Amino acid sequence: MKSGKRATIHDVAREAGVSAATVSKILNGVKTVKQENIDRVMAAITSLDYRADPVATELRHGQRRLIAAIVPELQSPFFGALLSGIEDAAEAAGYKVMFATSRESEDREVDVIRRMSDWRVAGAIVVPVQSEKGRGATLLGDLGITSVFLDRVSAGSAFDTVTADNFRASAEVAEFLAAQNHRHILVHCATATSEAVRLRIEGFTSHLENIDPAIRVDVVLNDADQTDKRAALSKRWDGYGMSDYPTAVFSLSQHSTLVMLSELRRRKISVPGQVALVGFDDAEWMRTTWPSITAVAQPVESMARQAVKALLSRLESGGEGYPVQHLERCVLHIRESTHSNDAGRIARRRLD
Amino acid sequence: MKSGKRATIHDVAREAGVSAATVSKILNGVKTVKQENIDRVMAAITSLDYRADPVATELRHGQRRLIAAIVPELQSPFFGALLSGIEDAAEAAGYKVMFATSRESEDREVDVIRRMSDWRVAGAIVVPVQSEKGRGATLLGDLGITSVFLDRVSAGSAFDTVTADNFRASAEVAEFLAAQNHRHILVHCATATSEAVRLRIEGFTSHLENIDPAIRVDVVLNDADQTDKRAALSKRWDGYGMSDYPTAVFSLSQHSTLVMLSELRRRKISVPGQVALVGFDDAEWMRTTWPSITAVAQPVESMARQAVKALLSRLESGGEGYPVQHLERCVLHIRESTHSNDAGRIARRRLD
DNA sequence: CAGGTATAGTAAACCGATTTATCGTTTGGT
DNA sequence: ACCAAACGATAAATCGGTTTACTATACCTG
Repeated sequence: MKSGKRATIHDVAREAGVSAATVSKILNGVKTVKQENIDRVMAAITSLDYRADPVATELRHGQRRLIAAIVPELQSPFFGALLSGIEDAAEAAGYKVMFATSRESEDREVDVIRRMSDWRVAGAIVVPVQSEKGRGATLLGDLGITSVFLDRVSAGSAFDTVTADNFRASAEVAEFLAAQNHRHILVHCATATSEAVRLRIEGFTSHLENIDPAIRVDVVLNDADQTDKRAALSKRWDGYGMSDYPTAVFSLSQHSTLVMLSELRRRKISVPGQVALVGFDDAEWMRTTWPSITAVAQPVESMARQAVKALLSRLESGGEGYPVQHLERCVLHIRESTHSNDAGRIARRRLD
Repeated sequence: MKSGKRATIHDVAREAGVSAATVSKILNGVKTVKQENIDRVMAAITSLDYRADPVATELRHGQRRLIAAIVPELQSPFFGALLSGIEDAAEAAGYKVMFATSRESEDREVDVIRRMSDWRVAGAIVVPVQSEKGRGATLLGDLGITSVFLDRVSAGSAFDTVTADNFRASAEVAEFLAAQNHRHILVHCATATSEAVRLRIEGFTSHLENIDPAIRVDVVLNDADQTDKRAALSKRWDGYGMSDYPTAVFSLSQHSTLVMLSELRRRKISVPGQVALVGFDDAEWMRTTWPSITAVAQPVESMARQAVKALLSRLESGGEGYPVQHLERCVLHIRESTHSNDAGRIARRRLD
């Protein structure tokens, strides 16, 4: 087995005293083969430790069992988990995943798409740098590559898309905080205002409006070009007098949650004593830190599964049919940062 | 260009009025071709938007420009960054990376190695589930796949390996804490005691011993089977009387740092006021949280680069030569959790 | 000008599989 | 006993490139 070259299908055929075509038929489950030959071929396969070369196989088949997965980066656990989930689901369907990172650059995105296209991938799952309307998407369309867009998508797409249900999840946060009698809530986002962030704000405010229009909501957005993420936030806190402190904070991204926590600790505002905190996008450290942070967890696993499923079903259907927008439901993990002890609740009521 | 089928080298040859062999020569930079033909072929290539199919190319070449990258998981930023770095370096050398996750299972590791071997990859870069002496390593040896092991390795390997210099980094932490006049330091690890963790302890304690044998070091290890990671740690804190509190803590993994922070906050021990904190393994949240955490950053980028470099050079040399163990130097990021203001320093001195 | 050497190009084999077309051998029906 | 259908196996074509071996000119050189 350690002999330099690996056995080919012809070696197996020779060993078993049949033709390569027969071996191929056996491996692909064609039934018109004598049992005796099956046995001899199987014996030859194990004795030579033969395994088919996917490269040769894929060359012969026009359509290849390869899926391209393109993500902006892999430093963040979110995209890593996504890629891992795609691998899992694709593997279950007998596909191999080829990945590439676009490094948040549209130029590079176009580049890697072209390379994936060279490999004649069956389809692509893309977390776009911009959205499913950027240059990458156009190229995928031109190349005729069946694609599904993930996570960073805007409305009214020509492609199948899969995202977390940002709107609904934020509405649930609104519901939860309203039920805890919060009457003044600060919403904060330190990262760029993407479509997802817009939906989170929209879902939160519109649902609160329904519940009780009197609840006050302040929104602080930091633009992308702002160097000090903390500046705008800090200024807002300075603006509050003793009587109109918010009693709850909803931070719209993982990074925002960190910035907010930092600011709260600096100001010695206790969580959850004086302010309840809910973050969008869960992370491991939020479970372990003290207080542990209540957060909306994006359903990474099911997003990945859904993306692969959508891609495969479109591949089967020959790409026909209207594009489908999938929304995967998030889960709100309630932890210590929103534990409303009686003291806190009374204190908050006094402030109203 | 949107026409169903893609152009092949034969289409280009026909369009340019030459043979496929000539086109191939031009693409591979063989010089014995008339300029006129080069021009016509180039024109045909752009007009047909031709790009070579790597699958066909790799089939013909025995050796394939593919590198297998196998990591235990992708949820953690560390392995994600590693994979990303490998992609980068491999791409620069004209190789494509095929990845797989072993999901911390040796069974699966063996499985994905076998699949990578099917693709006849040129070599493999592996972060092993166990170490470079597990079943996966054995299989790679049997299959004759040139391999480099990354991160989780033990001493005296038969393979090339690349790791962070755990020993040296910990010695530097010792140096740093000793210079701050700490005389009693608690070392804590909440995760399984791997070779890396052993080296971190060894590097720390042996260097402290050199500096001043009188400095007291307490080590708390939580075994893997221990369900409540906090129990052993908490018990240790309970054991300290007013007079023998440690003034500094060195936590040996990212998870340990979280557990430790959680415990410190619970006990209302202020950082860095009463206790200085240094963590092994940096994370984004450590920069942003308050206080920001002093931590040892592993050189992910250079580890990835080095792994690819080592693999490629062994591929070129035909696999000959003794295995090389590479140690990549870590960086200590000094942040607020070890800011020794005068008050703190005086308080600590009194405790001695 | 014969003979040797570059130069430029192509036909055909090849990589390792799958698939098609074909062929010999049974089997079955009448 | 004859012909058709079914069965089982294989040679050869194919996928899209690369490489080898060979040919035909053009270019020197003595």
